[in-house]
Amino acid sequence: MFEKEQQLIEEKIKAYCAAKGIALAPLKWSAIPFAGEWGTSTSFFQTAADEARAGTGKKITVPQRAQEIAEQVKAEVGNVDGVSHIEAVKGYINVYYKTSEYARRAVDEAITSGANFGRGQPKGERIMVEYSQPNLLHSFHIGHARNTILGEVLARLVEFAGFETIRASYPGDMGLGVITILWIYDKFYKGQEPEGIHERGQWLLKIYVEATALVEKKDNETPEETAQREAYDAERREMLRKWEAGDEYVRELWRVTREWSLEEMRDILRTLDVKMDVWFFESEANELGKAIVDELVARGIAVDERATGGPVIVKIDEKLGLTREKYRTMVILRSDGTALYSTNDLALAKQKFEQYHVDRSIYVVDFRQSMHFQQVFKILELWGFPQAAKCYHLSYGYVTLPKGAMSSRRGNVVLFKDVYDEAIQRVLAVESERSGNVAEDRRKEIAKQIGLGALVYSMLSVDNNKDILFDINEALSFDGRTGPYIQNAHVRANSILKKARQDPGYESQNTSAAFDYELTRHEIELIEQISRFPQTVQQAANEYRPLVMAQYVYDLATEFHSFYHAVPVLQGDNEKVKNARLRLVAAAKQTIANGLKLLDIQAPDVM
RNA sequence: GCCCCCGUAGCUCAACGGACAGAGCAGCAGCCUUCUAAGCUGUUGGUUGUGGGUUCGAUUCCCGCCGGGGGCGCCA
Repeated sequence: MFEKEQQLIEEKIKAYCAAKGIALAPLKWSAIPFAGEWGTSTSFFQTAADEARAGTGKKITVPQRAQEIAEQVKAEVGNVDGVSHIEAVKGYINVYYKTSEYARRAVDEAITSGANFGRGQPKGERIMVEYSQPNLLHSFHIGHARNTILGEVLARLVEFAGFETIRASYPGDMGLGVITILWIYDKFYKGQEPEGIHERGQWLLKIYVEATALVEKKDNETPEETAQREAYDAERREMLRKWEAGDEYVRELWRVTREWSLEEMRDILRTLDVKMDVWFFESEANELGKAIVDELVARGIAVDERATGGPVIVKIDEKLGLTREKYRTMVILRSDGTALYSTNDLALAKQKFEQYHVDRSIYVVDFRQSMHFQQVFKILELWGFPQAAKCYHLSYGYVTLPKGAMSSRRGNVVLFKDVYDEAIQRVLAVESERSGNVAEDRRKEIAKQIGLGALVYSMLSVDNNKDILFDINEALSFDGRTGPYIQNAHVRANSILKKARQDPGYESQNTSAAFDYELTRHEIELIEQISRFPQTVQQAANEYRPLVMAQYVYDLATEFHSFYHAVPVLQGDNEKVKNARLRLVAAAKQTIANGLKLLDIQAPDVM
C-alpha cells in the first residue's frame, strides 16, 4: 500500500551509504511490531556485522554501530510525502506513515476491490493440486475430509494468489481392497444394499470390515477356520484375476458398485463446495503405467530384472551418485508385469506435464508416503522433467481417534457424514436456545454453514505436519478460536451495515471517507489487519500453508470483535466519524468474507 | 542400520534468523435497558526436551543425546 514510499526511502538510504562508503547489506522491510501507528521498519545489524568482520581496526559493537547507522540514515532521509515521522531505535529505522492517509488507502482498496481484494497478479504459471484420493467402495471418513479440505483450501489460495489452478482427484477405484468388498457383496449380500447414497456407502463399509475379518489371519485359528479363511482369500484373489482379465461379470459388478461410491463422493464434495477439474482413476492409470516402464528401461534409468524373476527397479541413490542410502531403490513394476502405485504415479506425472502442461504439481497426501514421493520426484528429475523441481508433496498428519489411527478395514473410523449431521444438530440446538430473529426455514441453511465452518476450521487451524486427535466436542466447538467465531464477526459487521442502510441519508458506500479524526486503538489495529490481507494471501500460497490464512482470518475477526465492542459506529461522535467507521466496517466485512472464502467456509449474514 | 517428521503454558496449538515467545481451552475476577454475549475486558500459568556449535542476535539453522511417531526393492 505504501510500496512507492518504501522504495523511495530505500533508494535514499542506498544513496547515502554509497556516498559515505558504508557497505550496506540488503534491506529487509517488515511491519513495526509495536501497534498503535503504522509503518515499516528495517535494521542495520547485518551491515554493522559485516563491518565488524571486515575489521577496520576499530573495535565495533554491532548493536551500537547499527544504531549509529540508523540515526545517520534517519537524518538523511528527511521528509517524505505520506510519511509522518521516522525514528531510529535499537538498530532499527522505523518509518511511520501518516495515519489518515494510510487508513483511507487501506479501506478504499478493500471496498473498491470487493471480492477481488487481495487477489494477486497472474503469475503465468499453471499449478495442479491433486487431493481427495479416497479408496472407493466405502464411505468417506474424517481423515478423507482433512485431506479434501486441505487440498481445496490450498487450491483456492494459489488460485487467488495468481496461479492458473487445476484441481485433480485420484480416487482408488481399483485394488485388492475394492475387490474384497466386491467379493463379499457378490457372495453374501447381492441385492441387499439399502436405499440412499450415504446409507449404502456406510453399509458397504460395514461389509468391508466383515470381509476383512474373514480373510485376515487370526491368532489361535482352528484348522477348519484356517481352511475357510484360505478358501475365501483364494476366491477374492480369483476375482481380482478375473477383473484384470476383463471378465464381463466382474467388470459389470465393479462398474455398478463403483458408481454408488462415486455418487457418494460427489455428494460430499458438493457439500464441501469442491469442484474438481480432472478425475484420474487408478483403474485407468494402470495401462499408461506399463508403457512408461518400457521408456524408463530404454533410457537406462530403470533396470528390468524380470529375466531373473525380479521386478523392474530404479536404483535412485546409485543413479544420483550418493554413497549414503537416502532415496534407495524403487520398484516400479512387479515381476509379473502388473502395475504398482509407483508405476501409476510416474505415469500420471508424465501426463500432468505433457497433457496438462503444468509448471507445478502439488500432491496432498498423508505423511506416510513422503518417501514414496521423494522417490517419484527424483525419478522424474532423472527422466529429465524440469518440473520435477516444482513438484511438492504436501504431507499432513493423521486424524487419529482415542482408539488409535483410523482404519477403514477395521471399521475404526469416524464418518464425515455423521460428524456433519451432528454439527448441524448442535447448531440448531444453540439457535433455538438463543431464540434468534431468524426465520425457521433459513435456520437449517445457516446451521449447515456454521456447523461446517466449525469442522473445517478445526481441520485448518493445525499445521499440516501435525496429527489431529479428533475430538468431536473440540471439532464442533463454537467458542474461541473457531469457525463460528469468525463467522460471527462477519454477521456483526453485516448487522451494522444493514441498520445503517435503513437510514435514507446513508451514502457512504460510494464515497471515500477521510480518517482525519483521532482514531481509537481498535480502529488502527483493525485497519492494519485489513491492509495485511493481500500479503498474507501471497505468503500462504508461497508456503503452501493454509494455516497461515486460518491464523490471519482469526486475528482479523478478533480485531473486529474488539472494535465492535469498544467503538460505537452508528452512534458516532458526528457524521464524519460515523461515515468513516461505516466504511471501515464495510472493508472489514469484505476482508473477512474474502478470507473465509479462501478457507472454504461460508460467510453468513445472520446467525 | 539408514531416511523423514515431531518435542514450546496443565491441555490443544502458533511464532519470514530479529525488537518483550503468542492464542484458544481449562482456572480465577468482571461486563448484556446499547450496532446480536456464538462476544468483550482483566488475570494465573514458560530455564521453548537436553548438551554443544554457527551468528551481532537462535523456538527457528548445524551436530550429538533423550523421548514420541512414520517409513525403507514387488501394499497403497
